[in-house]
Amino acid sequence: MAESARPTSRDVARQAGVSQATVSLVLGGKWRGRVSERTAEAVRQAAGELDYRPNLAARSLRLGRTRTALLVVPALTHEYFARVYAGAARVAEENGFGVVLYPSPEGIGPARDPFGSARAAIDGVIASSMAADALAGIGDGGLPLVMLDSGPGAPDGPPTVDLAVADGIRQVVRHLLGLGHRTITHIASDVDTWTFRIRAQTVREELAGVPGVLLRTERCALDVEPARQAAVRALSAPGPRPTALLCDGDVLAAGACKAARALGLAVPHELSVSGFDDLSLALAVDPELTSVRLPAEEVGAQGMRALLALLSGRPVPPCELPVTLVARGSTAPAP
Amino acid sequence: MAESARPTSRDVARQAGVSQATVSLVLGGKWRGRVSERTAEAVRQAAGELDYRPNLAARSLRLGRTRTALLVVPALTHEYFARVYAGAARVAEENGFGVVLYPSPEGIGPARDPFGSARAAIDGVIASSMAADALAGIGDGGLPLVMLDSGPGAPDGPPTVDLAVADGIRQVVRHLLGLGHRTITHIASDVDTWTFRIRAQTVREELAGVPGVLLRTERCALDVEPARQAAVRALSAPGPRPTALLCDGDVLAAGACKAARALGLAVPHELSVSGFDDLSLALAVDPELTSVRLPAEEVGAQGMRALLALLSGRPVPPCELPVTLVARGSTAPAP
DNA sequence: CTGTTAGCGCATTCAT
DNA sequence: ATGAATGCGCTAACAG
Repeated sequence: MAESARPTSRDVARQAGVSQATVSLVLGGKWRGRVSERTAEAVRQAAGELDYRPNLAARSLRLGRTRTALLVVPALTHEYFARVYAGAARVAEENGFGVVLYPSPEGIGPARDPFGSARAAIDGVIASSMAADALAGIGDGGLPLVMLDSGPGAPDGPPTVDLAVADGIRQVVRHLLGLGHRTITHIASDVDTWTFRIRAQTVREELAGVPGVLLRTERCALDVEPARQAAVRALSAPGPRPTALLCDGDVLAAGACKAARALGLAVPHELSVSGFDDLSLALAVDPELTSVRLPAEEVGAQGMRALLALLSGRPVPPCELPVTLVARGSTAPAP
Repeated sequence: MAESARPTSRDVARQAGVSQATVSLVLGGKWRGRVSERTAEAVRQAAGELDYRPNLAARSLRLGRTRTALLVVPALTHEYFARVYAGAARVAEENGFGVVLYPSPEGIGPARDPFGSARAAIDGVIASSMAADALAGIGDGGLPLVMLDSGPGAPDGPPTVDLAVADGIRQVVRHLLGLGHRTITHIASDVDTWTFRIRAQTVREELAGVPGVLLRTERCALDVEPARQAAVRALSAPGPRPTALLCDGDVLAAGACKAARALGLAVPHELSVSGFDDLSLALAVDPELTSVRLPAEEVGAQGMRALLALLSGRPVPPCELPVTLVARGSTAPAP
């Protein structure tokens, strides 16, 4: 029963009693007025009977394109990037494309050699949350490139898909101000990328004109334990104790909550804590985190759309996706 | 400045003053005693100067193999699977292989058509945590297959890489018994796969002979909110209230902790809660979760090794990886 | 030791 | 409307 070898277009041609070229035409979908309807139908039936699938290697070789995009992410174990991938993969599939992942070992640093690692041949690259200069190697390679969440680029640079993080921070700050908080510490990521620089900058700007505000900053790595330590520093620093910790991510907020509890401070009544990203973690901790929801899937989807446009030579307008504050139990009126 | 077209092995050959076949031999690493050291060096230098990279489509077409594996996972947004991927990708890269992901849209159900979707051509498949019969289509396709975390298969079936989940559960149960707990509710996943069936079975078995034990079970979906509801049911059920909730995963444990707090029960002093998986979530919640650490990366790595062995015709012994209980703050002596 | 040759499966151009 | 011929870039068998 085993027809062990995979059928080729020649096998289909033989079965349908036509030439291989005709098979290619019909299955390629471009036979209008070139092949008779009857012949086309015969070809399709033969292909179905043999369970024919075109050999992608051969197709790629012939076409010089692979219909595959490379998605470069700092770390797949972060839910945000997994969701970006999901969005990109969805749009890719809708367009007959594939996506292969390249989890950059250098984190957000220069991506050394995506091609040695992601072994598939690639038509283009989508880079998520990388430092602006981290992709020189790729840009030089002449590969079409789209950058996600890396800030508005030069008009003649690669297309970008950004999140309105500044607006998100603004919403958080106003939320905290509205609750009466005036002594606020920003628990900031120590990662030097656009998304975090703009957050710090926006916090400063929004708080600058407000009377009676005391803003301080603690930086730490993007993990629970460093955040806990940063929060301990923030809460035991000399001067008035902050009534709110504005964190650059839900993971940091979780660490901050641990610190608060260890110091005997009740969240939210004695200390408000806000997150960012709105990962599933925001609902897993208690109290649930006030956070900013990022449309991660949509970032991936728009990134893939931008790349597809780029590949077809269509113009690619820059794109900024809105984000929304989700107020939950970790923030409350200042004591 | 733009040498727009990518250099081919012919370009390298011309530059080095040798034939294309020689280039192939040298760069393919199999020239021992077939090409002189001087020639080989010239080829390597020419390749370096031109920044030559072999065309993978052509190589695949010629070889009939793609050096690419497909990893089928239920959901990439779960940290466990992201880590399995990381492990598999690492071993793959060490062996010049690539990994493409197929996040099965049907969750753990039958994987309909991995090949239409994952567009790369594939040498073999690694399936993680799928129902045993969910891969009939792949098995029939005659593709080499390795199954992860799906229980010991038939001796003549596909190779398997399993976790010692039964042992993990045993460790949890003994930990709870050692703390004096006798009224225990198992917050169980409602997903019908080997890994969860064996957990439920092991809980029953381990508790069966112990005098004075009252075991109950609440099933729920693998998410925080369903788990919270299940825990509420468990804690407000008629009869003696459980002093410990043994959860099938950290996510469920997080939900259980929320329920406890809402009901005014302090974790761990009035209620112990144990998790499973030891995700980063276990350290993000407060108190930190007693959990069972799963070597997820190692599962992926061993899975890839098994597939590589399978592809080279080497025998593949079944493999079971040990797991370890990590006792933390969410469990304490029974009140 | 090295070069020549053939062919992987497909899309395409040119005849018919 | 269809078939024959070509070549994408590579590796492997064989010739020198």
